Amino acid sequence: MQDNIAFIAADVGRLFRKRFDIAARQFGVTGPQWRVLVALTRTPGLNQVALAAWLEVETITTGRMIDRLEKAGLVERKPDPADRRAWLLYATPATGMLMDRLKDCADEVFADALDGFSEPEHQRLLDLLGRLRHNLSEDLQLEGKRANG
Amino acid sequence: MQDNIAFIAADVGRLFRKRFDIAARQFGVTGPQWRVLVALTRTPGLNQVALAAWLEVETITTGRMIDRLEKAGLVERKPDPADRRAWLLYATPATGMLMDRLKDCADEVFADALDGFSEPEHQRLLDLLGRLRHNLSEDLQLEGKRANG
DNA sequence: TGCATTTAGTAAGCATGGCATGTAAATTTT
DNA sequence: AAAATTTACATGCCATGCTTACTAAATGCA
Repeated sequence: MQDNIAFIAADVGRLFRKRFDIAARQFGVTGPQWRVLVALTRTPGLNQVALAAWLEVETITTGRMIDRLEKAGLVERKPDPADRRAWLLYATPATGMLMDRLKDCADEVFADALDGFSEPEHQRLLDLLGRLRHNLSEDLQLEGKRANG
Repeated sequence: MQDNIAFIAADVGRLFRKRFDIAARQFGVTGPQWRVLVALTRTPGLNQVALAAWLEVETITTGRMIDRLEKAGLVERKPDPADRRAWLLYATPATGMLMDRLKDCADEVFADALDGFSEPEHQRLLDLLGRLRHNLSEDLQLEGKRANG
């Protein structure tokens, strides 16, 4: 159980999350909040549904994260003039510097993680992980229905 | 950001967790609870600190999971005769059948995930992921202090 | 126009995971 | 033996993420 693919992959994911979280918390945000800010910096004006799709979480999750980020002054909700149900989301100017410094932290984490990897090994890992992800993300509800055809 | 090692690894970890959670919930437990039951089936009589170390979470997390599992009748806390502070943890008989059936689900998930992988590829992935985990788990607090010696 | 459906967002409740802090018991030091 | 430290566990508070259920607005259809 300790040494199978699922365990190691979950572990690596957890360790990455932990690293990013440690880095982000130095600047007063959490790891997931950092991801939100990255998304909104790259694509200003997303609404909560689009943001949730980007992050691959439920809309209620982004809704509450935006609540906190708004309270912290890092994100602004503006009413969508074309749809009175929706909010358009923007990272505030205060976010800019933060993102630059967090980017440096991210680069450090990557360098750390890939210490001792040759570039071909890096590419091989990306390829194998990508295939694993592909296998796992298809037909999530068809448990064991991998028909033989 | 979408196609780097951290993102894909976190994604694969998340997808595995989701798969296991779907499987486990069919039998009335969550994914993490399943892990607890696996640990206690393999190593009966762990205390909460040892269990937390096995799962690599904080002791408070296992403590509260055991609260729920105890209430559900799947785990029993027995006082440690040698240490009045500690509880010895045991999976109840009700757990046995559950584990067998969940084991089958796990095997299905693995087969699904590794669809199309040759055995050498599987081993290569284990090797590369293992190295990644090793790099990430050492000196978690020495951010970027990978001294050159 | 009028009703049904879809969509955006929220609310409540639960589980997992963290941190800070506190308590009681065991161990070590003096 | 007494005091200091460590250890096992718990409580409280918070963030993330889920499901279910709801409101309100937009859209599709008749």
